[in-house]
Amino acid sequence: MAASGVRLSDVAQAAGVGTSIASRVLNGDPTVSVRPETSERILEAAKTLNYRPNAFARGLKLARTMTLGMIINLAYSENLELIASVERRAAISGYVTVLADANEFVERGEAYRRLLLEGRVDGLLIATGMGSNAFVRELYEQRLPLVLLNRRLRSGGPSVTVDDAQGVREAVRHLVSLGHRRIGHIGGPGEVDVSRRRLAGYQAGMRAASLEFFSEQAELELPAEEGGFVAMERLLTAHPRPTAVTVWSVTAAVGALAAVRRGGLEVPSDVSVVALHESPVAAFLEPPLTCVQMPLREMAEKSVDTLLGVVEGNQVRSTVIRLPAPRLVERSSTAPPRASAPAAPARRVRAAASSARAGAR
Amino acid sequence: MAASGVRLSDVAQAAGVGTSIASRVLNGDPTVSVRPETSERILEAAKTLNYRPNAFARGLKLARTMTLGMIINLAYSENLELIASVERRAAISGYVTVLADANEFVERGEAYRRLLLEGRVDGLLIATGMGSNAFVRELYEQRLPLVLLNRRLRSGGPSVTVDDAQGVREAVRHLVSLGHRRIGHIGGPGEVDVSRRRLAGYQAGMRAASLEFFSEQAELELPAEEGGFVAMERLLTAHPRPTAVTVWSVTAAVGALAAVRRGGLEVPSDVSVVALHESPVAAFLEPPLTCVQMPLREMAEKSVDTLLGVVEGNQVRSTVIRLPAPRLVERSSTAPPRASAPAAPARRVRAAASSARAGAR
DNA sequence: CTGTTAGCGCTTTCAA
DNA sequence: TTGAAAGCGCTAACAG
Repeated sequence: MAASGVRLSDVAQAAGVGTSIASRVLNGDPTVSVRPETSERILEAAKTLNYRPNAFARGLKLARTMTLGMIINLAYSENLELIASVERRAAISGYVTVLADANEFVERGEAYRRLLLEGRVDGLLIATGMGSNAFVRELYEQRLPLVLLNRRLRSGGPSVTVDDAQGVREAVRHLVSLGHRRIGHIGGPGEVDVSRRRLAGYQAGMRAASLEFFSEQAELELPAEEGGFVAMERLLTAHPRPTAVTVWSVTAAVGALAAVRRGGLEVPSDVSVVALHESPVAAFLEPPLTCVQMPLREMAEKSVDTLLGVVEGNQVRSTVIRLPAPRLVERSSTAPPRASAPAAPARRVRAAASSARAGAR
Repeated sequence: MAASGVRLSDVAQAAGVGTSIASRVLNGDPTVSVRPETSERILEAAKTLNYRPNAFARGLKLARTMTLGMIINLAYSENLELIASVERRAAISGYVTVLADANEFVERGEAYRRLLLEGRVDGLLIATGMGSNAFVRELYEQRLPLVLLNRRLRSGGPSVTVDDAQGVREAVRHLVSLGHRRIGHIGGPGEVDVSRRRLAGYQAGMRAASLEFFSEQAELELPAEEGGFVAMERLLTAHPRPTAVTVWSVTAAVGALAAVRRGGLEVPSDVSVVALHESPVAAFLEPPLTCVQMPLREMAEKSVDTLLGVVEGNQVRSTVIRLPAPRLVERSSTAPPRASAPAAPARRVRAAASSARAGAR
């Protein structure tokens, strides 16, 4: 039971004209010259009848749905920022956004079938690291209108990303400038390409300062907080212990901070922590978390523009969003290392770790 | 440039039949009896051609878009849980979900126009407290297929909510059972009906224990963390100070915990804190946060089922989801009050508050 | 058992 | 300056 019920023919009839000019007047067709009075009547009728053209009929005729699809992991609440940015930008261009959870995408590409093959969308934004590159490449080869968001593919179609490596290098640089030498890294799940780029940034930063790496990757299955917790626990067993750690996301850093505390150590006096990305929670954590803010909104908006370019059939290129540049927001989780780094390893508190996990259930 | 390009007629041709039976076979029309061999050929052809019926053409014909709209505030990351639950449940019934930001909805109901009047969706889920009740009632009166999610309207169409009051009462009960008498409440923005229901639950709980109320409402404009921070700061100026506080959401509680710490007090020894809802961060906060888990997923799923009922033209009723019942997840942010409640007011640290705010920028 | 055909609401060519 | 009519891809009478 469709809601509206007022059709173009109703408007035309009310204005005493045919549907043909009604359509052209309402769409502002410049090639048609109607007598202003007629045009007036049509606009008037449309307004009083509260007329809105049926999107599906229009889509059928024009082979344009004015709809974009977005495939993204709906389990990570950080992702809502990307979703919101995409939705808003798409709306400005008159598009609506339909969501598909990344799992569906991975599971035999069902999402892509539901959206693209059924002609529900004009193009697809793939904003998940899940799904094999081979599969994505296959989609590209079918010349489907899609762009990768926050993911890159060596060879393949257009993508829009930020400079993750640069962001982490910024974090490392900050720590080095504070005097840290033993700096660790907690990376995201290794299968995901953003994780790899962030790890690479960490390594580059360390190399630039002639320092040694040590990093731990969070696992994909865990909630990010717990992944950060577990990884930090492992990092603290190193001898000698790192005096500072870069973390791949704020959410993971929440867990990492907890791990330091429950290990009987303090941030920042024993361990400094910097996280990639910025978030409203950062300022309220214990201690307030130093972050590197990345241009995520700009990335999301650019991905929409790029996709619309593809849809128009333009030649588009992959983009790395570099502006605004990654900005270090200094809070209290970073400080110079203690003059005398204690040689004793961190007190491991296994019980605390498992109770945290139990609590998270 | 639509992606697919394979039409029903292609399948029919490949199978050597007309589009008519092809359609009916593919849709499993039971009233038609075709020779199994023919049916076989059609199915076969559809599979090899990778045929998927065009959703827009089908929607046009059937006056069924197989699409649901969801209006929700995309600025609150907690909302992603509702979005994900709705998306998944809709997908099971073969529907896709399109999002609209609550702001658009409020701004002269633009979202509702884009989605419902343009016939893009079969029904609309309104999951925002924004937009006046009068406006929503007006939509109901136009007999539009919509259901309110996490919001109620005194008189009006169907809604699906949880028992917020019961949740907060549970929280109060827990605190009372620990021996607290001076229990405060940090509520959400007062304009939103969930906030009012939670406040009512607090009041009911306090009344049941013959205790006096004192509460502060967060403001709508602030990020929830900061709203919680500011409200807690204000609550701590009361004489005598509350020994425990119930908070309307985990996100707000993050700020509330920070306010207690920066006021030079400790959780739970000076102030116990319980938050409504459960979240992966709760276990990793300092201290780990006691929560009341609410059946949000069940609520979201039920709202989809209800909306589909409306779309089918069924008589549907408003529902309050009570199962699973609100569950208190006890962590370390709650404890019995100190035997000798200190008479001295909390040390106010104004500077800390403003620095937190500055940091959040 | 299977094919022909009308029509969903719209845009657009073509003719008047 | 305007209208008639075809057709987007599909479903469902209705005929055969």
